[in-house]
Amino acid sequence: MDKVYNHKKSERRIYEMWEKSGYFTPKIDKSKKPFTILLPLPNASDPMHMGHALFTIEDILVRWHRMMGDPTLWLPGGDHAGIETQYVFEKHLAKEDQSRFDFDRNTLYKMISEFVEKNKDINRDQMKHLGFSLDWTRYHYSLEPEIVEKVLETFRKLHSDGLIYRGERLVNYCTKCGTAFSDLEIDHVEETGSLYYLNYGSIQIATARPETIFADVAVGVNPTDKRYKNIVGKEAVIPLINRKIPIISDDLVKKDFGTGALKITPAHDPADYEIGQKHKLPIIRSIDLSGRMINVQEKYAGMKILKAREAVLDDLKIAGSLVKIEPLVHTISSCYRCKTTIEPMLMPQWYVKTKPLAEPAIRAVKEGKTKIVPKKRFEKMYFRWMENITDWNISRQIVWGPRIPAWYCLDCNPNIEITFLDKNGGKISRKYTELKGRYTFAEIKGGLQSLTAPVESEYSLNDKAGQKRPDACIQCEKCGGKNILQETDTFDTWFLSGQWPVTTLGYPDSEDFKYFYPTSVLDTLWDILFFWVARMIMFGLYLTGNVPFKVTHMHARVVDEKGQKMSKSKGNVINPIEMADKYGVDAVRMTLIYGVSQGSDVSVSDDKIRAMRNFANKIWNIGRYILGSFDRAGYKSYEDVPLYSPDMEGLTKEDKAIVKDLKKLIKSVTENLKKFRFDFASEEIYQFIWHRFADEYLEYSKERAGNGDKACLSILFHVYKNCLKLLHPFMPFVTEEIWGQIPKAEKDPLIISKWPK
RNA sequence: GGUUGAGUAGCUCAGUUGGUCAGAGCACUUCGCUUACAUCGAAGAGGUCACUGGUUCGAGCCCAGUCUCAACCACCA
Repeated sequence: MDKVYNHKKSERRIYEMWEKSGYFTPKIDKSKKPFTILLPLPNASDPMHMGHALFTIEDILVRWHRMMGDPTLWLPGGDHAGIETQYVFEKHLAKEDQSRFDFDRNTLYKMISEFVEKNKDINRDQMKHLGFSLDWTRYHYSLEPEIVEKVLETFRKLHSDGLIYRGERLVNYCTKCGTAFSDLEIDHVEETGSLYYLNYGSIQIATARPETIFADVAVGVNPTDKRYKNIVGKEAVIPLINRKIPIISDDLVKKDFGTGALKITPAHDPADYEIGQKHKLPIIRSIDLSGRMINVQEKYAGMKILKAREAVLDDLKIAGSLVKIEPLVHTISSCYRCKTTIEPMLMPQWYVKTKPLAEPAIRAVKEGKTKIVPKKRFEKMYFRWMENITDWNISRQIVWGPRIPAWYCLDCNPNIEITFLDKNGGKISRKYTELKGRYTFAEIKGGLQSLTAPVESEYSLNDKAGQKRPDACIQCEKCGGKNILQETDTFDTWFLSGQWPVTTLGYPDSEDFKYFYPTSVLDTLWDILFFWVARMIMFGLYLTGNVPFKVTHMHARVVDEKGQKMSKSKGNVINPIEMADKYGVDAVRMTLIYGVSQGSDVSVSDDKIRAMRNFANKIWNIGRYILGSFDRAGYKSYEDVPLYSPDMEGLTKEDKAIVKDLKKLIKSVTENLKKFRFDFASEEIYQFIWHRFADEYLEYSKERAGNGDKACLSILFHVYKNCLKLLHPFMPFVTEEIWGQIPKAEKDPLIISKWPK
């Protein structure tokens, strides 16, 4: 044995041994209860970060249960990660001076698909590197045809249950990503902007967005506001364009903000939209989907929002309509991907009615069918969100993902707007009525980028019996026409991943599904409690009537040594793979567990990883000492030293004491694992091995072991082997390596050895 | 604005139902290369447990208030 533990010599070889031996693949045994964990799908094309390394928690549970003899399945998968992947891919395109608009959607899809395929293995290799005992024979990727077909089936089921509808309302739109988002995908950031006081003829208003004055349709005041009592019903005048608009009253207008008078811009503000609906006000747009000004005077047309704001302000100043400017601290919405300010946009989207799905999901947690751990904090979060849930916008205007399986007949819906590249690569964007006759249908379809169907458009879901293939919808049932295009909106990624427990296990007929569903534990960072966990519970109940997992364990966020969130821009990112290369996988894993209490942040530093590396080395050297004593005494095989038994001869009171302490340790570690207290479990093992066993007992044993005392040696082996077992889920490599080197009666590798009692 | 959590040694944090609870790791000081390990060992220094009151025989631990920080939720123009 080397003087120090060299992780590089062991890790790869040992992982291959485990995997090749099939230890990660459980045998379905109906007489036993399985233990199952779904790996939270990592983005298939994204390398791992420290957050992913926290899957260690799952590996600990899985290894522990495997050692207890449960048929144990840890199910891996990869996510296509719609927006995220397309966003990353577009950055690559930008480097080559290209953009998504240069390609038709089929070509773009193929390019992204190839990009993902190229990167898919990196992620998987890294998880193997970290020792995760996932059943790779059951790996699934979220865009596999069988998975996608099940997701589409769910959509059709929701639709026939009346839970899917198209709606036109203000949505969160990112002009850079070119897509709408659900409410969850929006960050709210505080910003100091300005509040501009403007003269609107007979009344003065205050606004933060002077560039939207062209889209104003009214000025609102609070009905109880005495200042404006006599002016309601009269007219205000938009400066610069001198358009007259009515002055109305509405409760939503706050008296004490600004002047108490609100300019109402239904097309570009959610609250204004609501007021507009209530008062049946018209809707005028002044910003288009690319974030540029439209329906405005020539001089502003095509300007980006911020530039337009400057220009408008200059002109307002000149016109004498700008009264004053105050600083304003407010929160604005920003795109969680690219940080661009979100523009509320009026557009048709596909929605899921979520209330009927949420109710059973609330009940399931209240009744304890799914337990959330730690309970106190996260159950509150869960209930709060679920009880106030709003309908879920599941359509995204991106290419990367399965298209919503709805088909429009162009002849029946001639007002559909179509954007496509003609045969010369020129971009055309027009209503179908204007394209008809000038372009062949084949040309439009071949170069198709996107379409926008008015909210009242008729569509076919092609869900008639026997028509399983989505592309089978080639003829309009109503007019018999064949100019049919599929919806170009794709599904929100979470619509797919929310069904993961069901789809990956092969619902409804597979053996796996029947045996492993519902799964035992779902472990994840709390930041996707709503995105993912809540959706899985809703879908699981909706589709199968049963929760997808019995326990939801929320783990913490990884931060740096100062407690700061890791980010590239701060330059404080610690890469788990690099650290694993430097100090060994076991050290990295232990760092993420040791001393980290439930739900609190995990602070990671080079120092801490090094300390855990030292612990791995300590374990290694205890092995060297015991083996050395064994050899020096001239023993050759495990049969030369009797196995420990309580009534063996020559036991001293120190021997008995450490055996007793070991028993206590085993009991306590097992209890703590049951309670998800990995911090306690790991600390107990650490303390016992280093301070109780090494510092005390080993020092005490030196004289006796040196003389070849069999009782003493059998105690050393007994305690040591049990320590290796207890530690194996946490530090699998060093323990397995030593296990292979010490003399013992058990033939099996440590990974499938029996958990001590 | 609402909600939740956190403030304990220089740093990162434990302290699970109030009574060896003042702790761990790192960092620090002194000594030690004793044939498992210097990726080590022995010894040691270091905290009015955010602040103020209260409950109690007894409070980091319970209650009230204050201050500071963090996260989540939210349509304040």
